Amino acid sequence: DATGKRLNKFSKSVFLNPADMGATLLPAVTKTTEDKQKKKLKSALVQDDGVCFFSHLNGNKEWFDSEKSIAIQEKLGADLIVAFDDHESPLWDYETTKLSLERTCRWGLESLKAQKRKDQLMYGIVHGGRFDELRRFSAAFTNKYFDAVSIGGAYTSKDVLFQMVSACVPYFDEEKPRHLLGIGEIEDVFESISRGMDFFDCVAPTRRARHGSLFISPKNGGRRENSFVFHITNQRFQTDPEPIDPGCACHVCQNFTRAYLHHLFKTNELLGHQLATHHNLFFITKLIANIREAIGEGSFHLLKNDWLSPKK
RNA sequence: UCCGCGAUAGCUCAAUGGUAGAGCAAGAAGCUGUUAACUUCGAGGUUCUAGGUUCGAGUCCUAGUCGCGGAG
Repeated sequence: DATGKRLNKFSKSVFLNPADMGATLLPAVTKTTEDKQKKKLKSALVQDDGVCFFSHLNGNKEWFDSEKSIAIQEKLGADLIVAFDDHESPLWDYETTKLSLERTCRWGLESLKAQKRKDQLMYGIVHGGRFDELRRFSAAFTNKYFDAVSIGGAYTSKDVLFQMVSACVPYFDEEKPRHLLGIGEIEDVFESISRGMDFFDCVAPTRRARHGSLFISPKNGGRRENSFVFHITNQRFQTDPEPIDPGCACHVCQNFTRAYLHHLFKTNELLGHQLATHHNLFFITKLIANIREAIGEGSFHLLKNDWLSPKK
């Protein structure tokens, strides 16, 4: 498919593929971003040409801009890199969001200018908060200047998220990889792919795993309502001899029971986090592989229906 | 046998004589471009027993039971 062809151009991969225990390598994406949402940090000062922030390690004043971001990403050597952008707040009004978007546009062009390596594909980032007009402008702008496009931003709800994706996608050229930054949960992945997105990056599978929520497929009770997870710490799994997701081919499901995972979490054994993380990564990776296959066979809508609207 | 100290939520402990609380455990929920192991919530009690003083006792008095320490 278009995505696969695109990626074959880039050979230096650094991620192990959990689906086959790292036998094949996955392309890597890096990005750098300023984040002023975290309360505990001394707030970062966003200026027109970059961001001034304070190191959480030693309190030192640091300066970050497009040039620095791209230099770091070139040094890391990922296959796909991301332009430097301003991360808006969903609470901002139209005018503030517009100012932020102008900054993102300028920084995007600066990022392209700062790029020296030719073997890394750079994503531009669409912003504009919840404002349809700003999103459409940003989508057209990003598509015009970048060979790969991504949608960023913090979303107040799934409705807003899907609405914004739908608004942006028509502005993207067919052959350009489209990445949805920071999304998602399984439902969001299905809905976003339906609307034309290709790539995702998200902390949910790994963070959920560390917090004890493990992915299960529809045949084992995974539903839109439970985000396709269950809590391994729940008492009812104390003596459950089943694997996490019966039928799952991952190393953890092949070798360990829910009861054992329950025990590891209850006793605070970090091995529990490791096994849970392995399962969740395998699960989401395998799901995406299945989706890709279904798209190739023209049966994506059936697969989506099996997951999001299963027959009772 | 005597002296002292103690007994309050599953555990460890709070509570000038005035509505018995906390931490942990146990139970559940949340987590979307990551400061790894987080955050939130509800539930949980005949205050060892039996009397007494008091308007009112976890708290003061008496006796007992159990535990810890000391003396003999």
